[in-house]
Amino acid sequence: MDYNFGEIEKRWQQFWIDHQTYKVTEDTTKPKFYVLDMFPYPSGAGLHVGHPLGYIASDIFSRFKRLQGFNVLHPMGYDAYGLPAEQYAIQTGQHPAITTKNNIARYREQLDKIGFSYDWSREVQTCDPDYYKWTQWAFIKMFHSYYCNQAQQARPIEELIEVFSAQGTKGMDLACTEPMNFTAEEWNAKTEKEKQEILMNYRIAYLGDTMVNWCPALGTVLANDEVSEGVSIRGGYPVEQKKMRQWCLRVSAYAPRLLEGLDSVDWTESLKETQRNWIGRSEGAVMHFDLVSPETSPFPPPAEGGEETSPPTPLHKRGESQPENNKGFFKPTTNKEQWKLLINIAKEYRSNQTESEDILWQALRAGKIGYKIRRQHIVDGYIADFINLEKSVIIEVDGGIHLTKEQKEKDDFRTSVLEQCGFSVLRFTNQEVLTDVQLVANKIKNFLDLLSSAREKTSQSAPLSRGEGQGERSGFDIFTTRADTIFGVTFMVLAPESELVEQLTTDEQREAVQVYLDKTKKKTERERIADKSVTGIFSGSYATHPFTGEPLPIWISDYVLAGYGTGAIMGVPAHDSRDYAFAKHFNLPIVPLIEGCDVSEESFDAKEGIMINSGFLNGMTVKEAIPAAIDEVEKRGLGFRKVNYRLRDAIFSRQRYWGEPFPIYYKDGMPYTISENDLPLELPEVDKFLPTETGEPPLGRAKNWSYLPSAPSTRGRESSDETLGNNLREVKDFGDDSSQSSPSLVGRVGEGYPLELSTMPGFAGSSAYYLRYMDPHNDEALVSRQADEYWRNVDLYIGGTEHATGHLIYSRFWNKFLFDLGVSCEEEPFKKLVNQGMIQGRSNFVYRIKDTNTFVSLNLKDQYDVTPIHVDVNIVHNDVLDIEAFRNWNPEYKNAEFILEYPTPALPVREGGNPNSTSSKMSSPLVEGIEGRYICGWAVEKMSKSMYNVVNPDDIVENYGADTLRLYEMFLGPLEQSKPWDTNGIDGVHRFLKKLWNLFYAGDELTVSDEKPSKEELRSLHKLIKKVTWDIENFSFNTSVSAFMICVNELTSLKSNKKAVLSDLLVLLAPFAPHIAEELWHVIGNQTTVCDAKWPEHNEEYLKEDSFAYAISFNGKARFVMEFPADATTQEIEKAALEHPTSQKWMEGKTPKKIIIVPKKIVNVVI
RNA sequence: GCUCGGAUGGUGGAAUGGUAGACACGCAAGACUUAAAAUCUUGUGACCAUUACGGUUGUGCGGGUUCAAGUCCCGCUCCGAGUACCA
Repeated sequence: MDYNFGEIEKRWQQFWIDHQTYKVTEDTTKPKFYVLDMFPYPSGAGLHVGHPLGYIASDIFSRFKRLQGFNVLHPMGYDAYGLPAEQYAIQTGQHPAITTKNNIARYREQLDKIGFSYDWSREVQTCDPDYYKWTQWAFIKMFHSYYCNQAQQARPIEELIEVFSAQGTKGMDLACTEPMNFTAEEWNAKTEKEKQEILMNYRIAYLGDTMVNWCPALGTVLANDEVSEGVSIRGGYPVEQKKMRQWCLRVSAYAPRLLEGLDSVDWTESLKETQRNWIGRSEGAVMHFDLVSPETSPFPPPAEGGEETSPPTPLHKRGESQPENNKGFFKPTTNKEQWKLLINIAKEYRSNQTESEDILWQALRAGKIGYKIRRQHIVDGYIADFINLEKSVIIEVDGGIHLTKEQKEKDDFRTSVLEQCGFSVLRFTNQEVLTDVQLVANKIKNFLDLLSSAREKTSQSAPLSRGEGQGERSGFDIFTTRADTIFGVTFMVLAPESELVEQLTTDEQREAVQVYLDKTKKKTERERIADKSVTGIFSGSYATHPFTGEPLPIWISDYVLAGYGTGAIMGVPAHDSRDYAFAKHFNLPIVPLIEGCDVSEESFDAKEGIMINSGFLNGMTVKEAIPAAIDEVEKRGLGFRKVNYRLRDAIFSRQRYWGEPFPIYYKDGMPYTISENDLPLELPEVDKFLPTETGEPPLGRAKNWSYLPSAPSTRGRESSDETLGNNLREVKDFGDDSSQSSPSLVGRVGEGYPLELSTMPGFAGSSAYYLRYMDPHNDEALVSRQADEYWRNVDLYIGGTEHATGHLIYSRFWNKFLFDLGVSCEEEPFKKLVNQGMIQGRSNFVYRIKDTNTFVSLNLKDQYDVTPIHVDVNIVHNDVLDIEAFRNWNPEYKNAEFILEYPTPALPVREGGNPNSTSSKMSSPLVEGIEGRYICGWAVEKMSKSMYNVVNPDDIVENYGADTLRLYEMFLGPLEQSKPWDTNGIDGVHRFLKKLWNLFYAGDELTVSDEKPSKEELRSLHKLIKKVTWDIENFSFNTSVSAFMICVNELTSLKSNKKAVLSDLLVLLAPFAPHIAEELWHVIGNQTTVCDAKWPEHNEEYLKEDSFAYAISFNGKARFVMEFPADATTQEIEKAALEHPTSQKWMEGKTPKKIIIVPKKIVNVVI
């Protein structure tokens, strides 16, 4: 009987369906194993031969584990929401649901032909309401959660409301959009709407005004991982930056856990590294820089007249004359000379304090009274003794000379000036301070407290950087990882989008700054990346160097990003290449800080060397100086240590139709979640899949897209026990905090408040699908406790690297959130992850002679002026063109002529010539009886329709069978490696299967015998068992296919037909080629399916060889081979080897210096 | 620029520091055929020699460690992937 793969495969596929061979249930008597493929987006093009690569690998692994006695979960489904179906809908009007359904059917048909062991009863589709109900459910939970940085956990937002009403933000460390500080009283005084607005700052799913990637062509925003090099990944349309109010997920809160979790998973280093870079942890410091200019203080506007021409000279209390016009000079000062003077005086004072000043400073410094106090601070030409900038309070201590009447008048005048500037002035005498400094400190504190409560009531609380009382109204914070370079700061730079730009731009510069801002805004992201030229504009303001007091010009430039750190940096041109380029361009000073470094041509960025020009850091190494500098910064209250993450929150809304609707409605402009009982909120029908005339997303076209919550009852708790099945884990209560919900009553869609018009992005549905497979039909929970605790997490996940920074981050985030909720029992969803390589296309070319319809074969083409043309790889076999098929392929080539080439014995046809090859002397005389051939050129390119290099798995299955396809995909090379698909080699594996078949059949006769296998047969088999077992566990499928070939070749030459051997061989082969294995398994008399056979174990006894062939080498070069019995001693081997006549030849009569004998390896004679 | 991979025959690729090129494809020669296909046998890194033998060389380049290096170490070159003003 011949190997009729078509008939066999069809028959067994039907048998598996009929017998539910691949259906799996939670069986606690067996260990579980969860093997998952990244589910596909069903595109209209169908599967090409590259898609099943990972599926075949995972199928082999699943079947292998099952044979080893595991209960294997191996499901499949579809990531069914997505842009292409919607784009198609816009063009054709066909509903995306229909497109998607058709594509899924096509995918399924293709997948079914390959013989996978999926449990299709567990299939999920992300666009199915029964599925996306749980996507919406998770979103509701995120909306009602906040993230506690201390607990490193998501928690119910109700808890936060309680905390706020009891103690305000005091003592809380919360993940948030903007830092806030308020007291319980302040919280309790707020209206419901204000409270909701504040809570939005903390929710894990929140509405935020963020810079988004806006893609005008697609009419939607995109996530960072959906954009590459300034264009959208889907479609390649330009993307611009725009500020919009969008739903976001607070992924950044999980950054530390996402980073740490990587240490516990078995992924490739490179993938973990990609995620580490994406999360981007960097340790550094936030540092505060005060402004030299008082422009940003809440000062009254400048008085009219005069002051322009007379820059203020410093006033100070030690008896110097005051300027005549000292009322209301509040205008920003850009006069460097003046500032230098002031700063020098301030410095001098600081190092030369009076006793009382010193005592008071000790009592006030470093936030001891809960407020940040500075000393010798310059205020509009005066030097204040102590100042709190946040509350605009100045504290003065009278020196000894203030006792005179004249001095008192001066002091009073000075006080009134300062008060006009918006400051409160507290004055203490030396005596008071010296007698009871604590009393004085308390008085100051009380005064500041009073001011706080008074001010907060009338104005919005000012954002603070961290903790209480450290915030500043004057100046700004920067983030740096190189605190050691603080003495090399020569300028400051703000991101153009920074809010500080508006505040810090002086009137003189306003126009120029505006021009610059407009210019940068117009640039698309792409242009900004492409354009490497240095641009920037001076803001007009100066910051004060926190150590030296030097004024530092504040610039604005787009090389600083608003989204990272604080959106402002300190410029250290000597040690940062970007700052260096900026400084060179604008002629700013460059101060080297490391001994011996040369900064005349480029900056010295390395973190090594000895510090110079750096005050207290001098002499330290950079590694010592970084912490030392931060210590000093903290000691002086100028800043604090901070770990920054690059990972940003995920923008979660899309202005598109084909996605999950948000379970959100709006009341008084504030979002509320719909009741969980009303899920799923189904995607409504629309007349067109385009934005509305008013620019709203397509859902704006839906009729009655509104929601009326059920009547309020007692404060509702969404996840109350009655909604939980009794087999469910008690999900931690992350209930609805709005008063609209009720567990017993059901809300109504179609009336009431407007629903959200955006839909969720592609990664929403794929973030928890692996959990749903565990319990896909449960309508009471995403996954039951039992199912989750049995299957736990994915043991093996196979998919492409392209999801490294998208799906694999979001999914881990989503799972960690569900873990915090108590829904998922494992913190990491994917224990082991293997990335299959890309299958590239291998294109073929024909060479058309210019302006003719004549084509010349590859090796003759250099004699002509030719144009290479892609030709369909399916009409080329082993690079030889099927000329008839080519003429029929395209009407244009119907009458094509060909110049063929003829192989010559002397010079065999070279193929694989890359199109640039110069070998051209291939023309050979026409030889009688030898056919000429048209040889095509080839190149490795992306597999795509336009290159005519797409190979369809259906065709392969048709011509060779699914088992051959499976084996050949594996045989192509290592799974993780990218490689081109070349159908040329497929005959080899097909031949192998035929040889295998012939071990069982001679003609139509079944020749299997029950005889005892020979030693050689057993050795061959057990070698294979050992090899294949190891190879599968190590994902080295290509070498196991080789091992099968070797074994079958050996058994063929041994003319083996022993059932004992062949039976085990079939079990080993079953994961790779399940159809033929199943067929022959039954042929030799088994009743049960081969899937439930037992994986054989190898027996070392059978592997023992009687003898070993030693390579005898001299000075490391192997010269000949000698066979020795396996138990030969080294002495015997040495003696025999040296006596061998060939050895004598190689030793040339010399005596060997040393003889190395490695048992079962080699003999090496050193001469 | 940074990070991570990789580089072995005409091709895909093997090789716990121990005979480089397993296993295949392709090609060549032969067998079987009226013929072709299929199948089978043999050969096949390069170079030199070929009258039996045999020899030289060889894993991107240059060094090093070792009795022994495709494999380990140092320095380069080239290719691929990811990322990109992340302070």
